[in-house]
Amino acid sequence: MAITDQPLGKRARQRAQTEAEILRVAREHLAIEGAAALSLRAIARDLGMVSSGLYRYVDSRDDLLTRLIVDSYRSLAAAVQAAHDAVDPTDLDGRWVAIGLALRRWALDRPHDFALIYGSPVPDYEAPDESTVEAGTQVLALLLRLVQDAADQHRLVLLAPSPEAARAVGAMLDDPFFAEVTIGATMLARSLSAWTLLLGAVTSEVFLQLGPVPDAAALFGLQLDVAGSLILLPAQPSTGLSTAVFTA
Amino acid sequence: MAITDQPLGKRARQRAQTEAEILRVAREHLAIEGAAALSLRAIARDLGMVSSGLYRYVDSRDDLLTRLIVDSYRSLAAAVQAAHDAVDPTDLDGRWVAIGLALRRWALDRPHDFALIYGSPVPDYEAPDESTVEAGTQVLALLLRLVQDAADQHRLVLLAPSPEAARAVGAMLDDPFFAEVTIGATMLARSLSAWTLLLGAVTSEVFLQLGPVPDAAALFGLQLDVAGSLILLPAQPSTGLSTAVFTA
DNA sequence: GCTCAAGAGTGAGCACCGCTCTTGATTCTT
DNA sequence: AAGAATCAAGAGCGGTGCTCACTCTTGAGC
Repeated sequence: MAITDQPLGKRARQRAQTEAEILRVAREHLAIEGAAALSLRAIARDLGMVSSGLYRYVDSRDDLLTRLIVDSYRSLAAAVQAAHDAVDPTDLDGRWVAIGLALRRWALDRPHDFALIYGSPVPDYEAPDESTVEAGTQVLALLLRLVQDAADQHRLVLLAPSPEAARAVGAMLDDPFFAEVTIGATMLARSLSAWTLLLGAVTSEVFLQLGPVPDAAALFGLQLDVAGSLILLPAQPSTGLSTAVFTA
Repeated sequence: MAITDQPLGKRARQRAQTEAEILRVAREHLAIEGAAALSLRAIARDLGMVSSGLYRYVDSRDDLLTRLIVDSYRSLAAAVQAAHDAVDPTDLDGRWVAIGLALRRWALDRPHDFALIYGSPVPDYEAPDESTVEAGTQVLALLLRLVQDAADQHRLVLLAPSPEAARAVGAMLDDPFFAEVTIGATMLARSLSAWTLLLGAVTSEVFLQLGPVPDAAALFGLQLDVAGSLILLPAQPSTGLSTAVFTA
């Protein structure tokens, strides 16, 4: 059993440095052209070596992407954690807002990294604005109409999730992942929804295909509010959306 | 001014048929291997022609993807519309549920098409389960902790979105897209949040990287409920989440 | 009916890609 | 000093999108 962190030999040090440089250049390319265009040959060119040499350090293109993804996850987690920790722990609203804003900021600053993590499909393709958004907003329009009907019938308050659904999620709490969580099933459910809503809001801003959004930042702030409303009681009485609805 | 839908000549008919076949084969490949692996050469091979011949019908690979996307949008809109229309128009909850379930069903049946529309980034890469999900769930864990803190302080009810945010969204209503919408800014805001939450719930189920989810369907049902609660008043008194929270 | 331009399909070729394998040089270990 | 491990290079395979010159066919206008 050797002492593992011996003074590294020349070889090992060189290797570590090359490995780091590969990741650095890869990240550069990623930031500029996106993951779809990430090419091992191009990276090798930038490093002044031949493409086959890269395979001493990287198993495959997918392997390289994996490392970049893990890296991005860490970067995101760190950024959000830092923003969160900078807030007075008793200021719950402030903490929620800090998390949301940090996530958004991080995503907007590195859309490709965000896409690497939370996106999924086609290379770096961007949908043209003509017929696609028209068809894409159709369901939204349908939803708006439904809402309008609801408004006509004065049925605009909060519906409680069905007991069945809440019960089903209770089973999730048995998972080891939630071992230390002591909140109940209902609050877990609301937390997941808040997380989904937050992530969805950021995603839609990063890959805007939501329709006409004149003020994306304001819209995000609103989504952040709504998402926060799923898990936080207001510190002081408010005249915002939920209150207005409940007094109607 | 020629009558445009003259009896098509043999040539035009042949062309239309070839065009349709290209799309058909492309859709097949897309369903099997995903958008990243979609290759014009492979499509040409399947069609028994040489790859360069495809360029008589398609400007480029991206052009083909565009057509597939538009197609997918239409297919999705049609499926959802159909499910929605099959419900009694006065049953608002039923309509909301129908929309949500139809969207989910469509997405789960054609994950690649869904990804084509609502996804974004890296080819068809799938993140390994080791360190990535650990880092990926870190923010969620942070959120859960915040919620726990909130529970400790008995602050678990709905926060109203800030008046500023609601006001900002009011500006959106000036956009031509919302010309026929007569609902107010606050309800529009809630509608958008509901839409975001619905889409996020489907996305997370299709590209599951959410952590341990023993019963995805139940979780979706819950998200659907929460999202619906943003826009619908319950038809009858309920003992679900929101109610429980408000009586606490 | 003939002509002739437009359309459809071919095949070669360019520049790129991921990835493998052999070969020779360098370094580390024993 | 000898042997083992590592590294970089180069050639090469099969694949990609896309272009271009080239035939052959077809159909519309005179």
